Amino acid sequence: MDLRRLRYFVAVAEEASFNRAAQKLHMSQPPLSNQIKQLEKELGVVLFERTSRGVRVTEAGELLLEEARRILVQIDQTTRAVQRVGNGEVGRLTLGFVPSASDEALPPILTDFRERYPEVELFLREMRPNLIVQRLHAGQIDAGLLYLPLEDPTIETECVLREPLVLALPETHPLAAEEKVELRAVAREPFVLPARYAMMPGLHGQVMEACREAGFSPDAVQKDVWLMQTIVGLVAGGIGVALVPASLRNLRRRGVVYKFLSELSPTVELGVVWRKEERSAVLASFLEVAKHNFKNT
Amino acid sequence: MDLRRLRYFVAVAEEASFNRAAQKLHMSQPPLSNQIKQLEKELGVVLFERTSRGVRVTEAGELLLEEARRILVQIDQTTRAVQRVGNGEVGRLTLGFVPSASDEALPPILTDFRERYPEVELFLREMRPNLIVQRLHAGQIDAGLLYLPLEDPTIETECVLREPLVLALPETHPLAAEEKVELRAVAREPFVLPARYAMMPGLHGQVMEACREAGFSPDAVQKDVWLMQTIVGLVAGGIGVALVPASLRNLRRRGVVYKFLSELSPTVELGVVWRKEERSAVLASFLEVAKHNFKNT
DNA sequence: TAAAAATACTCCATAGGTATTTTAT
DNA sequence: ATAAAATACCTATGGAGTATTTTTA
Repeated sequence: MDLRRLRYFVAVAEEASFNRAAQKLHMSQPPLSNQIKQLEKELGVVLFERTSRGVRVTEAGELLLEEARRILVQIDQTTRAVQRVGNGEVGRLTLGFVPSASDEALPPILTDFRERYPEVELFLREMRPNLIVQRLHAGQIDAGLLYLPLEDPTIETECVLREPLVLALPETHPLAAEEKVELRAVAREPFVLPARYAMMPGLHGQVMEACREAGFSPDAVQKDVWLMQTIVGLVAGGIGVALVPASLRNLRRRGVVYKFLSELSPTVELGVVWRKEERSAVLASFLEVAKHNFKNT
Repeated sequence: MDLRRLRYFVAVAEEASFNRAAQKLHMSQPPLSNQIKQLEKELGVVLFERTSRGVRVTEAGELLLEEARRILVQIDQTTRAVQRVGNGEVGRLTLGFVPSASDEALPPILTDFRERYPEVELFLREMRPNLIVQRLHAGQIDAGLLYLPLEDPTIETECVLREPLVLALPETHPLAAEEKVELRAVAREPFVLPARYAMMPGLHGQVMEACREAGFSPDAVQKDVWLMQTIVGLVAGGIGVALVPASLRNLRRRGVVYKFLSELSPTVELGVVWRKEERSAVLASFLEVAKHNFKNT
């Protein structure tokens, strides 16, 4: 049984004429007659009564017409549905992200994605970076947003936001009035440091590296803090100073001022991460949108 | 979209391997790969993840697999159903018949038909011959059983039972003891005659013809009787004699004896009748069975 | 390196075209 | 006589085969 023949059959049945059906099908009449004849031969059933002024379906043809229509519609719908799934236009995607991602990186990505793929169900879950990696491996989330780099051979990463580190100072600090600050100026100050290792290796590493290049090693009054809000809160309380991503300024926390460094600013990168071997079309759609929203500030 | 490709796709998905699927499909691997590739191209969707030890369906492939199975099953069922309708194995058939048909002609036909076409719904309606013709024209019955001939260009007929006429005598009749009777012997007796014209032209005609050949014209004590039972009843009541189809002997009506004629017996024909242009497969099935049960007694 | 899929080519079956005949009103 | 379907024949697309290469675990 051939779909082409089924379509031809429906056309002939609907037009009640080989000639008209052939026109409608943009072909000539003889091959159409042939195809119908072969369909009848294959089924072992006469589908049309041929008269001198057209054609009429038999009882068996009546049944086939009904079923063929149903089948053709179903094939049409299936085609569309498969295409939409294949193009990542429908489905679901679960995304894990560190809280800071929602300051700057995530909003435009989500706006864009929801507009372009309105039929994808998005599940958003705020979580710690190490949990993102763990859940990614477990297949419980499809992608994550955290500070790069992430060294894992089974995980692929792509930067979506590169931003400079700025110095967070208590507003009571002597340097609070300056336009820019040289990092060396706070070499003796107590530092609030972000978590390292599996937690936020990227951020921690960049902070340490920046201090090292400025010629000192920071004196940690508090370390392994993983929430940026907490770091800023501690700075506001006068506990110490900190180097934080520039987007943190969006917090507008009272008691804290942010200063660009006068030297070349160290930068940190926030990126999307996903399983290397994952081939889901929805993920591909999301990654495309995410990459398209790369921002370098 | 091509059913062949759909079948190929299902095979590859189920075997999770082009090689094994090709074996199962009794073809070689390269054209199978080709067909799948073309299917993917046509849909614009990747259906398989190719690995070095086989193949795995993608999300879109998963959906297509489900739907393709459903579609293929539906096509299979449709094919069978259409074939059964086309072969007259399912459907309904309404049959009109004169009461005498149930004596001899109808029973074997019905037995046979019900055995060979158990899924055809049979509707049986006893009716007068003229009503059979009328209902046939009106499309209210599909076939009829009545005494031939029937002159009607739009109606086709086929004899299913040819039987001799026998002489019905009251058992008190002087000739009741004879083995056979010469028709001329009852030339002076009162006759009970069957209806003529549209009613039963065949039977009436044969009776008149037989008498004419025997050299007399029957004296009708009662005419236009259309039920054979009634004729026999009148004979039993001593009203007169009658020529009736031999199968009437099955009635075993008391008070009546049946005598074969010593001359060459006139015969009557009971036949199936149907609309000439009717092409229904169920009717064809019925006619085939009816013709196969032709009996010449 | 071994197993599986992809590529390159060749061949032929068949869908579709044109010209014509048949059929039924 | 006309209109529609059937038949005959031809061409060419594309499905399937064989041989071979590429890929990845």
